[in-house]
Amino acid sequence: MSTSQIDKTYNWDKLEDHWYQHWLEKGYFKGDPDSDKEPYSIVIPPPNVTGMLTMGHVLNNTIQDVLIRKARMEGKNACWIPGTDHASIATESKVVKMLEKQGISKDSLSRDEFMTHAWAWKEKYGGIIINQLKKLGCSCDWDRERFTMDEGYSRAVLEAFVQLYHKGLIYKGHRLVNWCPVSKSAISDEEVIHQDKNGKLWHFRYPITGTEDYLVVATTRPETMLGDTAVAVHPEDERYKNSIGKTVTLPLVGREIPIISDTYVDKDFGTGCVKVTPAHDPNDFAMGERHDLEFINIMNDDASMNSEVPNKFQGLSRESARKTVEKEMEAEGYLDKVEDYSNNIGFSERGNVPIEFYISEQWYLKMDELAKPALDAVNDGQIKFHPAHWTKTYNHWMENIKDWCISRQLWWGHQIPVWYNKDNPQQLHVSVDGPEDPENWTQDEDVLDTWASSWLWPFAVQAWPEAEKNLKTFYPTDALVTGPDIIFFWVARMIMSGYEFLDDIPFKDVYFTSILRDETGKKFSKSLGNSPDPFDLFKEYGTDATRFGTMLMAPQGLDVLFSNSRLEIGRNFMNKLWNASRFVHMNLERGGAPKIDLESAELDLPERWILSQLNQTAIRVNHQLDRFHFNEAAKAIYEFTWGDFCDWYIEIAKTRFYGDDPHKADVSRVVAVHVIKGILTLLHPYSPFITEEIWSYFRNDADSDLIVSPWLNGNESQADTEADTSMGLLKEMVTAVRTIRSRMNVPPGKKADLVIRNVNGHQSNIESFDDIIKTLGRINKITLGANLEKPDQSATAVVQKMELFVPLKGLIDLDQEIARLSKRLDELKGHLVGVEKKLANENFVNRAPENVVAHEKQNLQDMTAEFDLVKANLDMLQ
RNA sequence: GGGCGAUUAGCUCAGUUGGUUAGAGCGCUUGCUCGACACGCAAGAGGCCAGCGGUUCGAAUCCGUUAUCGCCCA
Repeated sequence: MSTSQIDKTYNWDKLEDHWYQHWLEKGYFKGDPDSDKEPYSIVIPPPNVTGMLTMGHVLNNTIQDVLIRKARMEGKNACWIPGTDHASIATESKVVKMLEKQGISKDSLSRDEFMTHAWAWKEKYGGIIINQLKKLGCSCDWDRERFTMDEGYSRAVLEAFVQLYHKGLIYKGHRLVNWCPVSKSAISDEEVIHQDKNGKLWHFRYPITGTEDYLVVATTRPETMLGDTAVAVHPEDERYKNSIGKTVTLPLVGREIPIISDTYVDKDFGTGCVKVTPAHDPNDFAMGERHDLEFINIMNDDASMNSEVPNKFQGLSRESARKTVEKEMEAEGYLDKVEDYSNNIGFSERGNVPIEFYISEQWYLKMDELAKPALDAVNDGQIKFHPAHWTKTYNHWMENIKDWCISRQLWWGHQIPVWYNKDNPQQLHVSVDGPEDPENWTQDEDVLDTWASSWLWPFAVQAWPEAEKNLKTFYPTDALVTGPDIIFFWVARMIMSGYEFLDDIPFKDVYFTSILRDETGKKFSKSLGNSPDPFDLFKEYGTDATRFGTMLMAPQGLDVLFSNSRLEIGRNFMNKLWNASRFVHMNLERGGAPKIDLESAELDLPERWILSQLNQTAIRVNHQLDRFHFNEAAKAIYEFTWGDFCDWYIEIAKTRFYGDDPHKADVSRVVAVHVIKGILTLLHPYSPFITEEIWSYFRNDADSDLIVSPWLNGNESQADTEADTSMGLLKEMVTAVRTIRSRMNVPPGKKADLVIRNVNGHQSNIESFDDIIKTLGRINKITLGANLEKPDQSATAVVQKMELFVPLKGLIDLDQEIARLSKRLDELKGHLVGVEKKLANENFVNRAPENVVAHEKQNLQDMTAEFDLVKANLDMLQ
């Protein structure tokens, strides 16, 4: 126990770094593959290597830190594995931009040259978020930090591809993909963000070949008409029956294209007549296959017009092509009309531009077979989702799963381990290490989707596929903490990969965090600029307070409205804890807390009560953490610390410290220290720095650092209900007296007397704690008795059938007193009506459980008694 | 169009298998330099638990439906 005084205020700036350094030096964060202890492991959802810490990361990683710190204190072999992912598209586009600034275009570089630049970039900026996580206090096992493009990890990624390929689950297909014209790569369905946009609907006239007649087609994308290869109508549409089989001459292009019939066409939409562009629209693609149409790709990979369109359009961007088509069509009399139209447009998540549907050859992973065990694992409870309702979303996606396009036309990533024979490109070589005669082969140019590497994360962070010790000890992991926005991208796929490669679940519990929004309900995003910089918050409130405040406001719902002012709750709480600790510490003797064994000591009611409350708080905290209700566990600690310990016990302890019984004072000191240490223990996972700091003032020689000190479980059998009840009475009496004083405007310095009539069985209880009642209620003298007269000019309160009188000569405000008692009387009347009605109901009395009926009867008795007493006193006044 | 979720005090939210006199923080009102804390102390006001219907002895809690809002998927 430290003898130096605790500082007047908590100086987090210095102490946070100090303690983090200390923990690192002691090696507390390390998981031990050789340990006999029960393992508890978490893998971090790897942040983007180029990313910076956001409030989302604070929320997410604090939760993981809470879990791992608690496990560590429980004596488990705790291991939290950190790392980052390479974020193909995001990183590559950043590198491309940087090179452009230096006047270097990506096209002028070879693949190897580009990769050299990319790695240099990664080395320079890649570590930032890792250091930020340390500032947040994350107790990750940093020796195990992984990057998805590390050598070992890369081998795992390629190994997975090769295994799946040889199993026949990977195939190459010529298909329409979501194409991002900025990154010039295919992207998966999950990377397309749909947004409603106000656009136009253009109506074009397509002349029927050899006649004066024409059909009107409606389109939201005029420029794609250059790639039309048919016009379609519904087979049962009377208006067009005669046209089917004829052809139209495509304006501007001059191509003669068929009029086909297909039930896909909606008769009631537009004119009931649609243009068909099989190479640029998924529905048209399907029609193209059904009717054996021509597939004309009219775009380059940057969405500009290619050589398949007439000269004057070639090279135009899709936007200017649209304008030019509209102008030309109008000039030539083919523009029928233009309407306003709201439609849903897919945007590339990374490139933030509308995606193109684009024909290309890509690698696909068959998902049906992989999905089956993963679906079962969640539905039969082997993996639990928190909140549980996410299982529905998960099921829905898994049951409608589509094949996964895993190739990307990028360089930064894992190059696909497929080689084509130079003499015979049909001949493939697929392996991790490549062919033995590389000079005769060319490797596939594409890289794998980043998720096709991070879906292996829970085991690829170990040396998979070697079956080594770490993998055995720390797989499956215990919990995954992540955002619901990547439930498909990542969570579902990890479960699939776990079964596929290790025949086991990757984690037991998945906790989905809330989505953070600002006070107006907008999602935090970089582009909106509404996301606070966590480091500003750490500075302003302290990291502990930011963590605690964030946890306190993270509910079990979908969203959480965040605002800085709410972190004040956290800061105020840290301040409260600090000062309470300081107060107790300054009241200890020089040698620390007295040596009294709490187990065997005779304890008074307040001591028994606060220890009982601590025990119940520990039970509550554990219960809430077990079910991943982080906010409620935080609240339990907060309420106990502030409401029970500071507001009541410390105030009572003051009467001991300054009283004339040194033994009672010593017992109180020991109890106070014990409770503070309990609070610190329970709070440590949330607010690690301040708790370790305060702990250092109270620890015994036998104590270890708090971070590795034993966790508090609480014990149901230690509940002291008698103390809880008696103390409840004491508190009620004190509050009643305070209310009277406040209502009657009794000056705080002035002491009053208290007369209690009808003491029932509480006499000894009250007598032994009259000093406490006197101090807390600012009472001079207490008089007890069964048949006392109500003193003149006194205010009344009824507490558990006892009548409390506070004589207030000259101070009593009759109107005020009448109003007070009337209000209480009204309340009681309301409740009594309800209870009487219940008990008058025979069905209730006969069918409700006995204890419920008994409880209501007791209620009726108590409330009637109070009602009578309040009424009698009120009558006297009126 | 399909699915998921929300609706409780002025605001932000708790409320776990149906039974408490429905809670917290902030904000508000009143009074406080009372031997740690004004980032504080004490007291107080404020709620038909979105509407309707049902199940039940009993519903904020379960079911159906409507409305409003949000998210995901097509």
